[in-house]
Amino acid sequence: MKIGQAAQTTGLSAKSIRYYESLGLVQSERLDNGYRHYSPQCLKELQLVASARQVGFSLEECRSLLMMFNNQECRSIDVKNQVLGKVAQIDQQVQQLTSIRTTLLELAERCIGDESPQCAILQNLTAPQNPMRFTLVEGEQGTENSND
Amino acid sequence: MKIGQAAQTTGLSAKSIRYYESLGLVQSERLDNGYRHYSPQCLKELQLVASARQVGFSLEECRSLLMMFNNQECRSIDVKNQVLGKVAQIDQQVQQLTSIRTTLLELAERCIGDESPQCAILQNLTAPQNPMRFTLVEGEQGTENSND
DNA sequence: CTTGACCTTAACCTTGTGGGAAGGTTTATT
DNA sequence: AATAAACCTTCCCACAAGGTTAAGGTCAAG
Repeated sequence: MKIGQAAQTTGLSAKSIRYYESLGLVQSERLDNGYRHYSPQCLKELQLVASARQVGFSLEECRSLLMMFNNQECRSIDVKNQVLGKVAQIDQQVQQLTSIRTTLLELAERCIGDESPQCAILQNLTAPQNPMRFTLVEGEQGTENSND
Repeated sequence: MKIGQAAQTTGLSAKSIRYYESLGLVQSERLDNGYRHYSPQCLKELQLVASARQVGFSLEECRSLLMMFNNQECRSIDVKNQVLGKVAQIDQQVQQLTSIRTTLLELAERCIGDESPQCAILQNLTAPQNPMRFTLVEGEQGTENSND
């Protein structure tokens, strides 16, 4: 199967498939004319990446899934743990978004919302003090003093 | 105030501040030696961007907020609407994440999770049929037949 | 023989930020 | 005065995860 068909079958774009190959995720054989050729096994690998991407796995996580898929000694508990780890990660994201949402609603509540230019939201956002304390779950935003 | 101080005050990095300026978000005056100088007003603008970023606004959305902040004829209802729009956007994200989470848990449930290499998760993810139907909120993935 | 569909590589665009090079300024210490 | 440290400047590269376009090779049909 050539790349166009593989793309259509998996729902990926041909460009993405080539990109995955350049990252060493899913190899392909080559025909005499240089075209990529995908065996049923490789197609499964592509499908794995496609499905995993849809449920939020990064390409590096897909790499891990692919290794487990291709490893005969793989334990299903490991796969399950990776999935549950992703669930935990999603929970964190949801928590963070929910916290931000609360902050935004608090901001909006303080704003009268009429024709006047006086806006409590802007006043809050431009105030150096009180910098929107919503719980930071992970230290991703925490680069506060890189130049101390 | 020079950029280092401005960075420390706002919690932004000097790099980011320069980047914002290159995008035309927050201008700066220059001292004789070429160093950037920030007036209290400009500092407020930087603070606005910093706070808005923390609650999930993109830089383009920050641009919009800055314009409202600097426009005397700005109506607070517009600011409020922008904030509420962001809330709606977050709601969508949460909904999508929740849907993915459900899918992942369903996958995990089907997996025994022991030492055996037989894994229902991998079987599900590599199956071309049944491609993880979770509701797509927006049509962002819909580039299926670019080579028809 | 040419058109059109398919394939190839390569390069640049995105978003927002970090890292670092190479060099100019200022300040503080020797 | 000299020198080192701490600033500042611009410019380029990198990341994820591809999208888009360019320039060209291959193949089948008309």
